[in-house]
Amino acid sequence: MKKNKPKYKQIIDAAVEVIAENGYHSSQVSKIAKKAGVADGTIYLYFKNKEDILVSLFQNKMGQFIEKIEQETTSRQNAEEKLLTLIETHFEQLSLDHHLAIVTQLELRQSNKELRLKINDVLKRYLAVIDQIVAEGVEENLFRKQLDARLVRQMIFGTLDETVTNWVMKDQRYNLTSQAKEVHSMIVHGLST
Amino acid sequence: MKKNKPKYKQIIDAAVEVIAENGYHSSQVSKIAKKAGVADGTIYLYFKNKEDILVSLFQNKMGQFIEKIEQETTSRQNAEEKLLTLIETHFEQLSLDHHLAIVTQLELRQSNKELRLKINDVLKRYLAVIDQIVAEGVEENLFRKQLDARLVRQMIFGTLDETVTNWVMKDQRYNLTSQAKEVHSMIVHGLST
Amino acid sequence: MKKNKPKYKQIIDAAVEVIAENGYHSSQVSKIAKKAGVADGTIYLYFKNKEDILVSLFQNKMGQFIEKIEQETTSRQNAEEKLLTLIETHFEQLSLDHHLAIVTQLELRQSNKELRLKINDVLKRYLAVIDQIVAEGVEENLFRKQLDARLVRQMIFGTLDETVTNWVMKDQRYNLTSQAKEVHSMIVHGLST
Amino acid sequence: MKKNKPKYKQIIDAAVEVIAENGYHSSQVSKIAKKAGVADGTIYLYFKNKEDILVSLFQNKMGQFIEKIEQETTSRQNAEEKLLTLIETHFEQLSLDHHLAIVTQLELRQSNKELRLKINDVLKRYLAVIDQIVAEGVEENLFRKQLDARLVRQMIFGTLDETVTNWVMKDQRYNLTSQAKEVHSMIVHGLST
DNA sequence: TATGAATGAGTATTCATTCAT
DNA sequence: GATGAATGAATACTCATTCAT
Repeated sequence: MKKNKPKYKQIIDAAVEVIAENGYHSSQVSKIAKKAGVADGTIYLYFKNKEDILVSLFQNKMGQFIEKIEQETTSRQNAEEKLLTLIETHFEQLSLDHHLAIVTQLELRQSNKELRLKINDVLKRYLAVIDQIVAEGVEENLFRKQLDARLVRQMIFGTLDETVTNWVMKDQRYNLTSQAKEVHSMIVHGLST
Repeated sequence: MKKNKPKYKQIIDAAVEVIAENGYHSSQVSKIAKKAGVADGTIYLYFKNKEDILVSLFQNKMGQFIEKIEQETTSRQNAEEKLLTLIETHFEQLSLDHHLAIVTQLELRQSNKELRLKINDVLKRYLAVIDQIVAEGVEENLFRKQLDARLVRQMIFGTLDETVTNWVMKDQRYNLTSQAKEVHSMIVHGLST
Repeated sequence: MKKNKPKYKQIIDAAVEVIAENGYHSSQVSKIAKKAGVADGTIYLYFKNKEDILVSLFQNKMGQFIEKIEQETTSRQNAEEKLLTLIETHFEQLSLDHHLAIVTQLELRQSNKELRLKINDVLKRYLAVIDQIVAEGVEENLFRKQLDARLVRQMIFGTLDETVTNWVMKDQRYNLTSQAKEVHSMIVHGLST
Repeated sequence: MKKNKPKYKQIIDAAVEVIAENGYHSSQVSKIAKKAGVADGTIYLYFKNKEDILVSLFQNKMGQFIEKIEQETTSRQNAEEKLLTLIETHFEQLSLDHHLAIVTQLELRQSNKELRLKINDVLKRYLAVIDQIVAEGVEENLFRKQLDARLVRQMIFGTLDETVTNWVMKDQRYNLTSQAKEVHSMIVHGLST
């Protein structure tokens, strides 16, 4: 399995760095190879083409990202706490990896529609977690019954995403994680019975 | 003033059409020129370069978009109604111009960071309208005092933007405007005292 | 009509020179452009791609080649003289353009099967001239009736082609045209009643 | 002697198959190695480089081809019969090995000039057989004295080669061997006293 | 103003060959 | 002898922009 070989991870990590530092359109394959410490041709032993590096990067990093959120939230008692944990974990993880934050919030969005569709596939797992928490909240009688699942999902994800993007565009100059509580408060109010 | 000459508008309208139909990366200057019925070189009499077409396009279209929202909202009595009007007008306008919706929600986001910063500048006027309504809501004692203006702005804009993007990505197959009321409800709940 | 613009011919002539001097596989588009005195991109205003340069080259040069042979042969009185004229004109023309001889006999044969099929199309006009002369020879009772047209065509073209190729491979060190008479003699004998 | 080890022949046979099936330019060393059932690197224990595979292939297969022709022709009584046998054996052998026919008539000609010069070396043995038969024909007073040996050789080889190439390009759809008699007739006529 | 022919910089990918095991 | 992972050189084509007319 190629994904477990050390060079696979080396190349993905190099890609994150190179893209964060140079921007999507100035990230040539040769630059990524150099940063990864391999020959240009070696890239193609592990990835089908340049786009495959980006998709794999997103799947790999986002996979870990979502897994962490799944882990943290399941241990909580109720929907309200779970939602807070989700927001905090979301913010925390991106705060801890500045390069990744730049890549996911800014650079990867410059990719073409096709790549963005693949990225959306990966995000579905995240949206499922949100749906699950909201459903629990409804059962716990914390949230209103009549909520439209899609709209709720869009509000939560849209708010978090916009918040992180603004923070990245302001060069990550303020503390993102500390905003989790207030974002949580607004969302819970918005959904409450 | 070049902006009032007919070819200026011709070129911008051609750009919207071409980008909506072909996607950002397949929208060459020559294609836009052809659709606009002018020679390639003529483009450069009206715009500094290709990026300038896109920025101008966004300024022009978004200017009208925001103006309309300003007009509609000022005539309303209170913050709650103004917010509903803002959401409805936002959704309505993009529903009425499918090409523009594709361009603003999907294609223009593939531009580089620099262009996106300029786009953000244009959006400031829109965010100012949101801020103003929220401030009124606080004064009217409808919304909580301690709200962080930036976070509120991000929640509102993030939610609307995510909602519209999802609708565009689903090929605009359902009615967007009819979702305004529920989105409004969630946001107002989220901010209420 | 692009084919009549001066740059079209410039590029084709440059291609013949570059290919004759460097060989098919070392004839980069940029080298041809440089020799033609135009920018790389200009090539693509006149030709669809690299292969199109080669096909056009062959069509253009071979077109003239065959036309000349058609002209010279029609003025002759009988099949025997026509055949001699054909052979002489064939040899003469390639003797007069050493670069073209190298390109048609050696370099262009390295192209892929697809290109070679297109080249064969061009040759059909030449083979038709041969067929016509042979048919006349049969009518004049100079040649045997039972001859298989295809085999005759293959003998004549095969002999001429092999003769020219050998002369080119021997670096054109001897006089090709002076061999026309003897080749003619062998062929006429071969077909005679 | 490497040439007698089993892998040597394995690789050459694999090369013929791969080239016949995929064409010269799609016949990568790794594909040949796979078909031969050896590792890529193993190829280089038996051949100096890729070109060496092709030259060896031609030497090996053509060696057998010419040997067979030498055997068959020597047993015949006179030049006329020998020439017929040569033509028949030439056609027969290529008819019996369709892959080899494709490789020698079409694919190997796409190689560069250098390789073709080496291929010509191998052919000298074949041309010597032709020369010998023609000389015998002259002695037997069957053929004219004044014939130029090189031109005769070119006529015979050119005719046979063109005939086989046409048959291969027509996808070997008709019987090649049955054309031997008429080809023979034309050539003998062409050389006769 | 308007034209459109000409420019030329910039880059992903393949594949013959090597060499440590 | 045998392997196969790693190497890295080499090149056609696009398209934003210019400028002579």
